[in-house]
Amino acid sequence: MSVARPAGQQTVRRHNLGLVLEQIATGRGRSRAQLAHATGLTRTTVSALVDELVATRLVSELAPDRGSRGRPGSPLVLNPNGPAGLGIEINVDYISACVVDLTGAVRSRRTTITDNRLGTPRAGLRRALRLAEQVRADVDLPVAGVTLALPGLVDDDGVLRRAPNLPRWEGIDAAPALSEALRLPVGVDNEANLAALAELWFGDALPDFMLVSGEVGVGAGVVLGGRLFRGTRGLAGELGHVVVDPSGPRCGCGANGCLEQIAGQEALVRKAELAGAISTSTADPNGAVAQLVALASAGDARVLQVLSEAGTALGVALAAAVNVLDFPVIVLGGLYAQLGRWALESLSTELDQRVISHGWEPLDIRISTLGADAAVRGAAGSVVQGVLALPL
Amino acid sequence: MSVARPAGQQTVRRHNLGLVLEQIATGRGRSRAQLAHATGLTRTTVSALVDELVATRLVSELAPDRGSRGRPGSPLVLNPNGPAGLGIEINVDYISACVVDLTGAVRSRRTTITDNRLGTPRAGLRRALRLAEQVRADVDLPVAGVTLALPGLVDDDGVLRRAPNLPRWEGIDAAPALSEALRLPVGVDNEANLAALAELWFGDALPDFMLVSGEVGVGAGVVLGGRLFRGTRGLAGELGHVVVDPSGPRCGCGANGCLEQIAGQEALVRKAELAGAISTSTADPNGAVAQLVALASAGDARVLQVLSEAGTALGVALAAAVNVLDFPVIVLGGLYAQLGRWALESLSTELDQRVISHGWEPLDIRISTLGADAAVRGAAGSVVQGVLALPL
DNA sequence: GGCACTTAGTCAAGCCGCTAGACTAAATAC
DNA sequence: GTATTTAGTCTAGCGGCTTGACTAAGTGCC
Repeated sequence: MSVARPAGQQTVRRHNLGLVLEQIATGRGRSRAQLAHATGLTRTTVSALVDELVATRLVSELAPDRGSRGRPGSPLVLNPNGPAGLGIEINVDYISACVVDLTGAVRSRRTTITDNRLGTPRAGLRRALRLAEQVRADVDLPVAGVTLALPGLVDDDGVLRRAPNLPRWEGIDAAPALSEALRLPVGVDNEANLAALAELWFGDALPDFMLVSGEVGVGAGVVLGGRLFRGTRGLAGELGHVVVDPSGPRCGCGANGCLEQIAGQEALVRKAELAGAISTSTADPNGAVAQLVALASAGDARVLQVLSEAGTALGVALAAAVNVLDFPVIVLGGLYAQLGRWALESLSTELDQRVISHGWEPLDIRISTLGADAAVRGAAGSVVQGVLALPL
Repeated sequence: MSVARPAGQQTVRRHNLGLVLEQIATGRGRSRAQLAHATGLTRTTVSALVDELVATRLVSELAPDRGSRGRPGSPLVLNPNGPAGLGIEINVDYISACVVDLTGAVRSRRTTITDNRLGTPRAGLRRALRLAEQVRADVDLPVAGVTLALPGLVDDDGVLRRAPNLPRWEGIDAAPALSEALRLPVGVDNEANLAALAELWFGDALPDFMLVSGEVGVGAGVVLGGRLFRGTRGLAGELGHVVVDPSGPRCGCGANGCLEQIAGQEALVRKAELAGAISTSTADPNGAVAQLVALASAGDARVLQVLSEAGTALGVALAAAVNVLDFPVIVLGGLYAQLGRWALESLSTELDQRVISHGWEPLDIRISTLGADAAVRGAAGSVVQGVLALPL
């Protein structure tokens, strides 16, 4: 149980401050009077709260909005020059960083291609730090904090506990070094979780969904009620190791028939090779994925077969997730944002068959509209959301 | 998004009232001063809040507690004669009802053996109603409300949407009739959910676990952070239809290889028959389960083999659930409370292999200490908890 | 152009719930 | 019996919200 916390007037103030700020953030350019109506507070109170938000530079007031009857209200918007968030993503074969302002706009973004499997984590972190300093210098904004996205399981303390595709990084606690160098608070989170948040904040803005992020591994981020679902210890969403076929191939995690071994990037490429559709795997993996996209677009039957089988496997794993968690929307991201359209049919066939609520509760499958930078944007966005959630 | 709700002084009052009440409920017999210390409120405030709770008959004050230095405090306890909860459970082959008082004590409990597959839902409800009226008459307590436990998927509106083992009941909205007859508010929920809550309130009081309730079907109730996890539409926890073996036997839900078909009650009995361990299934199913328990206790190799296989299947499904939801404890209930001890070894072997966080986050498997009446007690308890949560 | 009307935002009084600190009550310790 | 200790209450004061009146700044119509 969480420790008992008494409520006082400050609690009320904080709550209402958050309420008003949320309304300003969602509906753009509303006046004090409109905010009062939307929140149920009085105009007097809203005015006082807004004054406070303006004083802390979170909100700015635009010129009055002529055209309607009566005295025009002054539109209130999130201050685009207020505290911003810095996001860093260290992935298997690239590093990116970006700055997102309070309104959610990306103000700067840089990427470096580099194979992080090769160098030491120390070297990788130095590179990431340089990139972060560059994007920070690109903009003239106060940066409130940093979030780092990593491709693996991150525990509550920010330590990367498991990263099958970046094994040298396991056990790394990256936050302290970054925090000291940048002189900012640093958070760390799983790449799929942050991509899911990006989907929530910058994508379709649905409150309940699972984002399936296919990369070399298969991860998932779950958003329920507009909040990231982390589970008891922050390890929720490990879809990649749900069993699809107990007699399937052995996985790095020690078990057999994990989804990742059947529908992960390497499995797809390998199967396409075996089917003779693409050439040997000595080519870089991104090239192989591009080849798959091209061939599928051209209607190559062998590739389509591979993708259809991947859809079936995804369906088995996702059906288990839907039955256990109960969410109404699946968003395909990462690798599957590119390849998912050819797996959709077998995926939804499988889901229809295996999801127990099928028939009276619709299950929607979408393809992510965000590009490959979902995770960095989510990382930077999570800093901004943190500022908005605690408007001290 | 939930609709914007402004906070005012009333909000604070409600919160603190709940805080004090929770402290009174958990630590028995604490004085106002002790409550003030525990909650962080002042003694003045606690006194005012307690006065209100006493006035609404939720709390009563005992005689002062001599023996220590200084003026003795008056212990405050939940009023055993305050508003009580009435629970009803309609299951496949029995109906029970019970009354639980504010302190959580069962004040009356009755069960009728009856096969609800045979009669109409109308007749079943009448029977349940009679039983409810009897337990209500047994006690001299004001009853605040009723919760009905049903063996199937119940949606947010209280309608039983799917009940594979009580097919005639599908689509039934039982609350209105009961509510009118008893002149009380009536809630409806899934039997496994309520059993999980019973485990939380009357069992080991862990804040995070999944209760696996094996009956004819296999259900699960998930408690996270001391609260029932329901998912977006209240359908979370359908463990019985997680796929264990895609090439396994066909299930009533339309898919193949669902857990229920491999480790549910009927599957276990059938397998034991095939192995020649028990006699023909024309005997009543409860008898068959009792036979299994007896044979397993006696060390019958065939039955032990069946149970070991069930443990493996459970392990596959539970590993998926743990990977996706991330909870640290599994409680085996229902059928598995009786038979689980012989499935534990294969179950935990399978979990160790398939749970991705295995190795640094322990996973605890327990056997429920509550009997078969977990669901009714949870149902009655949920009424009581509702009263305690909203002490208006 | 002027007046009525409408809507936005502010000001002053009051209420409610909490806190602080003094005060009363009721026990033990010596 | 007095000192000490702890429980519970009483009174004043403060912060935050509400109410209703007031000022500000537009449009609409003559």
